[in-house]
Parts: sequence; structure tokens; C-alpha cells
Amino acid sequence: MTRSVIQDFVTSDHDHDSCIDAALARAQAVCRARGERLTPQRRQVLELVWRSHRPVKAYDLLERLSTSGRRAAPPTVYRALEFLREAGLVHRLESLNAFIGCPRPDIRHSAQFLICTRCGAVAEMDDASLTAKIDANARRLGFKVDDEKIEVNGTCRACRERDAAL
Amino acid sequence: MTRSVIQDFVTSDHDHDSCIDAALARAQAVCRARGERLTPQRRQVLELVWRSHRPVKAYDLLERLSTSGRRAAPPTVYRALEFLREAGLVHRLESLNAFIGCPRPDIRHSAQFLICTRCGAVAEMDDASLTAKIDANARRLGFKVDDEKIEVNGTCRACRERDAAL
DNA sequence: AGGAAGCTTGTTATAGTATCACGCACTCAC
DNA sequence: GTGAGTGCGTGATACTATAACAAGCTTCCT
Repeated sequence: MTRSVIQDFVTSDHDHDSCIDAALARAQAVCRARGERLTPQRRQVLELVWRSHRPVKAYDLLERLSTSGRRAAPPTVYRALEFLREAGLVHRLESLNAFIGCPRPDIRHSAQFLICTRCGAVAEMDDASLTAKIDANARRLGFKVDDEKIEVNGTCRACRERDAAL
Repeated sequence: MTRSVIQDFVTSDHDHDSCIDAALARAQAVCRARGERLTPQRRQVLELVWRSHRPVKAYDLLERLSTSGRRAAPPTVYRALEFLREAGLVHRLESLNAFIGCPRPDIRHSAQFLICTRCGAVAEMDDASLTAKIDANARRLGFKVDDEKIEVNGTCRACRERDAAL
């Protein structure tokens, strides 16, 4: 059994700042390797994404991008998000119209998410055997897979325990 | 190995009308079993969804819902789609903001789609072992699964063969 | 038949998500 | 320095979805 949890549900006791710093450092490295620029704008958007540790909406980012009073326009944030997505630095959660930071931009992997509908927390998985199975099913139909997304809705442990306590 | 293909990519030689009729008949049965009403409005939306045999956008449906010259308003079609979705008669493709008819509304199953980004065709799968694997992964994190969606982008056989012929 | 309750639909307005198109500024190679 | 490529600002607009309230229809009870 491969280790499949890329990012577990975040608990309140983790070191937020160092976790964001690490993400930004990884991003810098990824961009350098790709020969692309992590501009201040892109960097700021990525930081905002990580600061929430939850799926973030584009327009929420926009509000927080209040550069010196002036309100940024939508293309600003969408361009940054698109850049980050292509670099594998953020994922888009299709069922939420929201974005979340990817903790492992260095390795190519398919997107597999557990989304708690109670608290909004998200865990990211990367079970290669799942991917392999999907590929095999697709191949049987002559279908060539480019990329796949798995989004699972449910309730995380913390929320279930909180519910049980009532 | 369970049979996992619920709906293969539709070829041009299938009998479209009878396939729509069958879908409507199944819908009628499902609604009866659920004690709900397949009103003319809902029925018409479902028929339009099936008539395309591809993912359909809500506003496209809206245009085609030209009831005697009068143009329907968005809530009309969204309400019908929501009803159909809850009854398991249509699926929503999150990555496309589009809807597609479900050929097996009678059996509960998770949504697994192969989406051809070239021609837009979609195949629906139901590989129970995939679902089981996801459930197992989730359980290991204490996560209780409600429902899951798998959307796979790629190229279908027909499009690949067409490309190869060039 | 009368009438209450609940479901279904119509309608207007608005919220939320995303892209287009144009122009300017910056960078970097030559 | 100049031309190509890239990044960003800005205004407009397209696309997707829901809120809120009113009106009509069904069902079921009496």
C-alpha cells in the first residue's frame, strides 16, 4: 500500500506561518525549474491561498488583494490562479469553484480530494493505484487519459466527533 | 471484474429516438417509485438533455425551452435540473458546468465520467472497486463518504483515430 | 363543493464566476 | 536602442446560478 495522503485535514495546532513559508519556497523552486517567474503578484495570491488552508474563492482573494486601497480587478486574480494551476501550485476544486494550495507541486499527481461539507476542510490524497485503475478502465474503451479529478464529499473525523458529542 | 461501463461513447449509428423514449420511460418509473411527479416541464427538460447525448449547459436548455415564443427564465430550468439530479436522472459535470442524462437512474452509483476534450463526448462508468478503494482511503482518515465524483479528461478512441488518419 | 396545505411554476432582480480586448510597462536578447 | 515576449491594469461583458415573492395547481379532508 502506497502512502496516499498528501495533505491531511489541517488541525489547529500546526505552525501556520512556517507552513506558508515552506509552500512559497517550494513555489519559488518549481518556477525556477520551469523557467517561469514567481512575480510579487503571483506570490501574493499563492500566499493568500495558503493562508486560509481551505478552499478559497477567486473573489475572496480579490478582496484581500487590496493593494494600497485600490481594489484589484478579476483578471488580476484569475491570471495568477491560472499560472499557479498550470505550475501545479494550486488545484481547483470544481465542485466548489474554489482553489487550494498543493503541498506537492514537485511530483506530478492526479487530484484526489476529500471535502468535509460540514467544516469545509479538505484533505488531498494521491493513491496511485486509483489512478492506475481509472487508466485501465479508460484504456479498455480506447480512451487516452490526460488528467483526472476525484472530489469526495463527506464528513471529516473532527466534525463527526463533534456531532457525536452532542 | 465487474462490468463498469454504464454508458459508452455514443456512436452515430444508434437509434436516437428510441433511446430518448427509453430514458423518459425510466424517468417516469423512477419518479413513480419515489412518489414524485414528472411534470411536463421536468419531462421536457429531461428530453432536451437526452436529445443532445452530450453535456448540455443550463442556458442552452433555456433557449430550447421556447414555450410558445415566451422565453423561460433561469429558475425554470435550474429547478427542473435540480429535481432531476436529486432523482438521479441527470448528473452534473462539475468541470464543465453542464448536465448529462444518467442511463441507470435505478441503481445508486457514484459518478465516474470520461470526457473527451476533443469532441465533447462523455462515457459514464461505474467501477464499484474504485468506489470501494476511495471509501477505504477515506475511512483511514476517519472521513465518512457521502458521495464522490470522478471526472477524467482525455481523448476518445474515435477522435484519436481521426487524428491518426491525418 | 369549500378550503387549507403543500407543491409547482412564473417573474423580476441580483449574486457569483469568469473571460475578452485593449493598451501600457517592463525585461531581455540582440 | 529596438523589437519580441511577457506581465499587468482597466473597463466591459459573458456566463452561471440563486433569492424572493406572487400566483396557480393538486390533493385531500370535511
